[in-house]
Amino acid sequence: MENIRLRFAPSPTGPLHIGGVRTALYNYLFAKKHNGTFILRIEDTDQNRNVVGAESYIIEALEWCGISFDEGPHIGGNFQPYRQSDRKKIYLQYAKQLVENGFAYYAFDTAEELDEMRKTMEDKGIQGAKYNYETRAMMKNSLTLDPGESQRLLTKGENVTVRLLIPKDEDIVIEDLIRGEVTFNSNELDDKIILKADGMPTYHLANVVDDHLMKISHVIRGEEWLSSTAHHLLLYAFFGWKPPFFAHLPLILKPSGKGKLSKRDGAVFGFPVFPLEWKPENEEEHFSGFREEGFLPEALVNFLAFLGWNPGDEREIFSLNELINVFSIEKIVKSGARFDFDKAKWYNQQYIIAENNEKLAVMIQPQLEAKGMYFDIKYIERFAGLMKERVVNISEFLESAGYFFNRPAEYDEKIISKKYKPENKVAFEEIAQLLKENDHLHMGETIKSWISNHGYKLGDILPVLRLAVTGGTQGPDLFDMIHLIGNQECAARIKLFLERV
RNA sequence: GGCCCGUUCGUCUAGGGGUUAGGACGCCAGGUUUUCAUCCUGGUAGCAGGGGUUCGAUUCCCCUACGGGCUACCA
Repeated sequence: MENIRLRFAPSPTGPLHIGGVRTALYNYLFAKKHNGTFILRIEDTDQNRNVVGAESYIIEALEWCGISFDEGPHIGGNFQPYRQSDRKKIYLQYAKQLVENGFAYYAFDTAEELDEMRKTMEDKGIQGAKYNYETRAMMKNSLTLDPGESQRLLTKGENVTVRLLIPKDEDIVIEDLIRGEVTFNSNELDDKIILKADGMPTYHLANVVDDHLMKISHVIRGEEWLSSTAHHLLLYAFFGWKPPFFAHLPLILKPSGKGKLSKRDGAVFGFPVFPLEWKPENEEEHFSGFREEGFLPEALVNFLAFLGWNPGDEREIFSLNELINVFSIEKIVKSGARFDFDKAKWYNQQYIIAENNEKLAVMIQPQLEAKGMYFDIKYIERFAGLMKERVVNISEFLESAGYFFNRPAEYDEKIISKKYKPENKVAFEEIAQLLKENDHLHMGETIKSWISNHGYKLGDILPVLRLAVTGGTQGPDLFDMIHLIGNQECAARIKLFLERV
């Protein structure tokens, strides 16, 4: 196989959502699997939609996911520049070449004139009329105008666009790596604008020119591009270039199944749709991210990889490197996949359980410090070890077990009335005393035998002890917890409990 | 409306002319646990419908239905 070069080509119109992350991931996996090169290209040809901070967000978000580039605007490379707005001249040159060779033409129609044409056609019973072989003759372009007038408008420079001249009655066959042969008839294609009035190319021109110039071997992109691939193939043919291989990915759908997942769905369905939070200074829009919701990037990546692809066996947990090893385009599913947040949470839980305590502690510590609490990292590590089987995301460590860092502020009333018998008060006082005076690894055994030796039932004492220490009824093994929190502190908590109850 | 793509448990999917249609998430039940969680065991539930082809279709073909995408001087 020749050189494998893949690109991820987002437009910086806002934060990258997880559909984009998955596209980037598949491109990355395929590139790495074949020892290829992975390129970032910024498609910022729409001046009006560019958003400050979006480009760096994209890079940062993918970096967090473990996806890095070999070439791109942020790191350079042999095919610079990697930002399409910096390549304006190149596109102009190729657009001109197309016109000179008769594959494209100048069009001077205004937006109003375009609307008018569509309306006229609609009156004739043709819905959604296109600028094509049927209508181009009635429009203002270098095909219909006499050369002098064309030249005049061109020089005047107002409303000048370049349109592709789509040939008639041609079948265009896309050899899609995922879908097989997909055929479009050229009569269904419109004379797409390839160079806009502002001198910028549209996606179609820029994409084809850059993919060729940057020697891209495989284009893996969302299914929304399948229809326009016919135009792209025509462009390759007009230039006399060999097209890359195409693979069109199924879309990630809303949990409801109605439509593709979009930015707003996070708020609607109650889960993040962005890897990182998006909080631009001058915008009201604020979106939380998977990272802020306590997700591990490895879990997000694993989950995303399996949304529309699977290795064919029954294993579900794969690291990024393992994914690289087993990834193949043939195994990509053809149909759209609904976003399933429950599955995402399950993945995260699996990764948290498997993560070592040291790394977990490093993630938990800043959250503690944000609350003004400073604890020894070793303490946090042991805390993480005790709690990691009981949480599904990083934030839950503190949410569900703050009692490792603070005395309980209140006690679960229900359990008090159900489990606490005032006549047992003496027992708790004695246990507190026992804790005060002893400190060894087998406190659990000591206390348990004390309880039974004094005629109490474990079920009457232990739950209340837990209540005194944590304020609640859930959590790690009672004595593991006491051991970590400390015997003295726990004795104090028992006394406090006895006073308050 | 037109063109294109798709359709296996609620969800993500494996499979593929003859299978008890497999796994995972979720859910339910049981076990373990002082509790919760983890873990283990079991259970629930599926080939959209109709025609063909065939000895036999969930699998191949056609139609319908449904879902999705595109249909901009947005990508």
